[in-house]
Amino acid sequence: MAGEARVVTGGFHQRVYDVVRSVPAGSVTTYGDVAAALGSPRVARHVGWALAALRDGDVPWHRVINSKGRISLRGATGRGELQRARLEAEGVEFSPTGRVDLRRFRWHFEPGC
DNA sequence: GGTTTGACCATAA
DNA sequence: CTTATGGCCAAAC
Repeated sequence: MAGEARVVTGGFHQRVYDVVRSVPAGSVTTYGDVAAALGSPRVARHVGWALAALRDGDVPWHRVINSKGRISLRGATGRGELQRARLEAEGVEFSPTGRVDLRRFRWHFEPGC
């Protein structure tokens, strides 16, 4: 193959970053979606964990929220406010309850790419 | 190599 | 709306 085969076990986090990086500004996604994009919809917890290990980089972790369109961020509400500020700066609208309209801003990963 | 944990998800009350 | 519980699986200890 022409070097596109990335079946790397143990580099689970690395794949998470790659998927999140493919999310354009103005769109959001959920942990479950990212996990499903990786091939396992049950690893949603690890997606959050991978993002938790992030600090500063090219990974737009703020575009990843939970299924209810809400920001969870256990124990780190400070980043939650940062996340919302960044999303609003990118054009994502929040509901009066502080939730994002996933019906419009949810990003769809492209299959076979 | 077993135990603990965790930025989740779904369901129930 | 919130709180609690089970499940699921990889990384960290």
